[in-house]
Amino acid sequence: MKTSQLLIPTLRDDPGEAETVSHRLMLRAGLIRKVAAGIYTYLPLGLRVLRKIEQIIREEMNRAGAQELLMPIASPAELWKETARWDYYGKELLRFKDRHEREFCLGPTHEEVITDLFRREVRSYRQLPLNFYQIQTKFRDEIRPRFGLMRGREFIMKDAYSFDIDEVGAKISYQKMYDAYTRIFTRCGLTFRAVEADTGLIGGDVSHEFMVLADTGEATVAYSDQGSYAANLERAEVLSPTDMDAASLMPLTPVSTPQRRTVEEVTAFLQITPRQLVKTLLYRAGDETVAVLIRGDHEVNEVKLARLLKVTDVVLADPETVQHVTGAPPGFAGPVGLRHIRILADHAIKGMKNIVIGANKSDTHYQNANLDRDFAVEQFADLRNAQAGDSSPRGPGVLTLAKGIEVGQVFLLGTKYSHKMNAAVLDDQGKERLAIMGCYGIGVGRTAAAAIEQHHDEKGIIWPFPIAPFHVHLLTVSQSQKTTEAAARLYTDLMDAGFEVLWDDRADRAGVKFNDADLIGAPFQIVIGDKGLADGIVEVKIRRSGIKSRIAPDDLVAHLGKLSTEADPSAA
RNA sequence: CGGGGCGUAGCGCAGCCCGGUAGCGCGCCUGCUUUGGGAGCAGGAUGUCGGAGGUUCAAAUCCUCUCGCCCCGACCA
Repeated sequence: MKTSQLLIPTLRDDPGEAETVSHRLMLRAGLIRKVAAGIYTYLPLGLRVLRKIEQIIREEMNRAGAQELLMPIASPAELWKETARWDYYGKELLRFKDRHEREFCLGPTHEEVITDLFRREVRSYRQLPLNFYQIQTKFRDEIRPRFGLMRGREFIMKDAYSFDIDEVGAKISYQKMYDAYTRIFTRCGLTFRAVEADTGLIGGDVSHEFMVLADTGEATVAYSDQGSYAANLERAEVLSPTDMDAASLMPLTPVSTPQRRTVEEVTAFLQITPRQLVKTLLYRAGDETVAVLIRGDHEVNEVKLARLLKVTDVVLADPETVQHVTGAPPGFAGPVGLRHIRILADHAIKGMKNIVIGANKSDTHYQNANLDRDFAVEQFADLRNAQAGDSSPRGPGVLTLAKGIEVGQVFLLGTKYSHKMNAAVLDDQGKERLAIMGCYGIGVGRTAAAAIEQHHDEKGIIWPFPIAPFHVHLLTVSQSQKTTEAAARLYTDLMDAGFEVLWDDRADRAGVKFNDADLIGAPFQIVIGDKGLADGIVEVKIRRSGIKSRIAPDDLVAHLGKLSTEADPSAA
């Protein structure tokens, strides 16, 4: 295509609204424009990238035996009430009424709709396994959309749903999707890692997230430096420590700690390290308030805590509750003499002796508090975030932490939805059996954003070949008839050879074109001008390396064919 | 929802404290020159100063309310 016929509104300045690299570059390179918070128009260039990613997804999903269909964006409340998610999903579910006052929502995901289809249309185990997928616009009314396509409210998602007659089959379906995802993100040119993930509210037993490693990621990944273990920090297990502090017990002593509330303040005041202090945090879990003991240098993992308490979420108690329960303002809570609420503790507390802890009295802590002698713990559990240097919970090595962008997630759902919606088929005994389900999502726009996060420089985007909006950016740096004719010939030849070519045929100066080309990030740039043609050559620049070579126009197609094979081995 | 910040031309911003009828750079349009890393000269167009109300002779500027947006947090299948 010719630049003169495409809307590619590149920006010279960084837009004020964008902070992260991918958001900034998507706006600057003319890929997207914002319509409202978290809602974007995909401009021609941006849409081409999304279509490339979608095509890779289609090929791999089809290869894995999934079949494409398309469900509606609007779905009726009744389906959501069947699974109780109409109430459960909260404000993220955008609801509305039609002219007949019937309730609808915009689909944030499609378990209900697909399960409804399945129960209506599928009768026999002989039809299984089945895997349906779609690539479609989703709407989630996020509390805080951010970073452009990274976390939008309206976004394009590939979602797939598998149905099997038994657990064994479901695991095979799951593994197929896991493998397909690995191929998809590899083909997209991403450096990623599949990590064990929390199943959250969607439920189920097993889940993996596909994380693109990038500093701007919102998630934290913990992985073994030697073994294969990798997990979302929300999920990463921490082994129970085996070592016990051998010190002899010292007498419990109150100590005045005026205005010292935080770990930093108390440890500095008492000249101790955070490892000798135990934080007592009060959490609200449903109707209950619980106390959680955690070592001073550790952080509570609220996902683990919620799972232990069998609630959907926990929230730190407000100061009034703390005052009411402990008799002291926040900053001085402790387990000694704490009545009427459950006291839970992280495993690390078990081995500690002579600890510093709040005294449930304003401006006071205890020194030398000891488990059993001074306070009791109802239950010990893994309640903290893993830290760098912790032993890998499975396999060799110690954990390292890194930031990641979640581009995909796979879930083994079990019968969570088929049970509530009674999606069953007859088995080989003629007996009804609930389908065992799995669900599998990929954020298409987020994948594009993640690719930019991993592939850019100070000049702009450096697209991996398979998802580039164009393979070749043809730049004419002279308006002469000679150059224009030579460019027109190459333009046709390259397209005939199967390349997607963007010809910058604008009358602008060379510098403008070079800068836009670097910004837009096609893998290869071809510069045609009178100077080069006089020498019988055109210039080929590889965007990623910046390496330029002088090639005779007749050799160009073959030369680029070689370069592109190197750039995308999977396409061969 | 809590904290911080911003809404002035298509984009990036100044002006606001101290009220006097709106400006800079880029972009855009016209002409001439120029044309291999964001050209030069000349001329030109573009604003409900986010919105509403108030104070005032006079409001982009002061006051009140409100809407939108960004960042941090909380939240996030």
